[in-house]
Amino acid sequence: MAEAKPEKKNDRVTIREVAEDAGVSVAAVSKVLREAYGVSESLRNRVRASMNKLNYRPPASARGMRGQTYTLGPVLPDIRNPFFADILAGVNSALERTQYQLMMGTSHSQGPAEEALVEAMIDRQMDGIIMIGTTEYMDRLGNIAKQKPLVTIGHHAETSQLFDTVNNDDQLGARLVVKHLLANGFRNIAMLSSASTTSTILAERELGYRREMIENGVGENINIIRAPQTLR
Amino acid sequence: MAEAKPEKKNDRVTIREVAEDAGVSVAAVSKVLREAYGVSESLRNRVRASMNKLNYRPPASARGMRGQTYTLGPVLPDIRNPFFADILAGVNSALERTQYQLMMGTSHSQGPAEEALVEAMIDRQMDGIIMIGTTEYMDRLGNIAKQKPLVTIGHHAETSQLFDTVNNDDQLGARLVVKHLLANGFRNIAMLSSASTTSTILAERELGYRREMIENGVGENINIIRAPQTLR
DNA sequence: CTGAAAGCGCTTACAG
DNA sequence: CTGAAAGCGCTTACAG
Repeated sequence: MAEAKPEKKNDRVTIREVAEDAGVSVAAVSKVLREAYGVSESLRNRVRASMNKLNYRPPASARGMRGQTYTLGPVLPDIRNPFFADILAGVNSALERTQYQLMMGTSHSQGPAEEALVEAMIDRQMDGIIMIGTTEYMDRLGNIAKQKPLVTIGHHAETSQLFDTVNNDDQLGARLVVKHLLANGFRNIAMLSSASTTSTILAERELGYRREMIENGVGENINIIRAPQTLR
Repeated sequence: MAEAKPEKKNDRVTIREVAEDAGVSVAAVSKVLREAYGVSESLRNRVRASMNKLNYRPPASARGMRGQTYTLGPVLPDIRNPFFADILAGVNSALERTQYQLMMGTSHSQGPAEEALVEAMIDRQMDGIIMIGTTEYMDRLGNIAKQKPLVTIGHHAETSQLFDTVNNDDQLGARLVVKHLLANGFRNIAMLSSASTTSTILAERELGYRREMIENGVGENINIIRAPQTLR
């Protein structure tokens, strides 16, 4: 199936053409693209001008082969939950001025299993996975984190009465997601918790989290954030 | 930022290792992977056995460089709309036994603009774009279709009273989406319509659709599907 | 600060 | 039916 029928050679502009236009090397263009250090401002400006002029846009698959895809993958168990939409909005706003984009997957109902979805994202070289309201066990999460930067949000579903509160947590969480993934995002799992001190359940969860992290050799990355629970 | 800190070489199994294990060429493995013709059953079996044994999974970015990424990108204006969730479920079920996965984007609220999202998907070598409830104009849609196989669902939002009916349309639509994209999916746009004959609005839309398709040189791909409107 | 060359892991003609 | 080799468009050491 899928016999290619290229009625029109879709010749995208390549980095090489940009390099020629700007009169620099391909490596130089790559550096500007990655906002890497060690590039003079004049070179950078010249390259950027050529990029705009030629309307250059880098293909993620070529970049992904050796570098990053600039794609983050949120996986949601249920797309309809307004709680999740709020989280995504938060993440999106934090991503606004970056090259990153969210390409999300949902494992609800007839969709793929959560595990299959995560694998698909790993196969697609996502730079990071964001699991929202996951029901996976800690050992499985640890396993994922070994392959890709992972952040969990709202780990273990809260009861529906808590949605408002959880939303508050996740405005903060969204920031953290991005901070972690963009900055030194390898093998870190942050766990969002709440400031509620009456909950022994939370204590248990955190304990389990710590243990698993340590057992998975990423104990130094343990990071539990406690957000205050405001009513409303 | 994002200095790589590869605490553990993430050495995925490559096609080359599979080839060695199976005692065949790399090209042969690639053929099995793509389910291409011209491969003996014995070779195929041997390769599949090695794939399982080594737990091989092909990286989308490597495949995407010359071939496909096996990823379809649904674009939603509003993630909370239950109507959209149903559509996605339908598409997912049609995709079940394939290598394809959905990685969706939402342009709602603080998210990226619909246009930016589509560009991001094109940049990420999605094999096809599925625009659900889009508000883009026809010329813009034609422009997208020139770059990637495109299917629109629920073009021009229906009023909310029609959700049930529209859902019915889209169970069918989901099938069509897949059929189009997988089969000969280049530069096709199918438009889903309804069997309602009292609506002059529909007639107008279809007319506009036809015209735009023709003006964009893809008139031979015009495809309007009329699904019966059942109550319930 | 800048560039030439190798390499990422596939797919794609092209031979055989 | 099977395989060797080139090539996709970037990024990454390595020189200069």
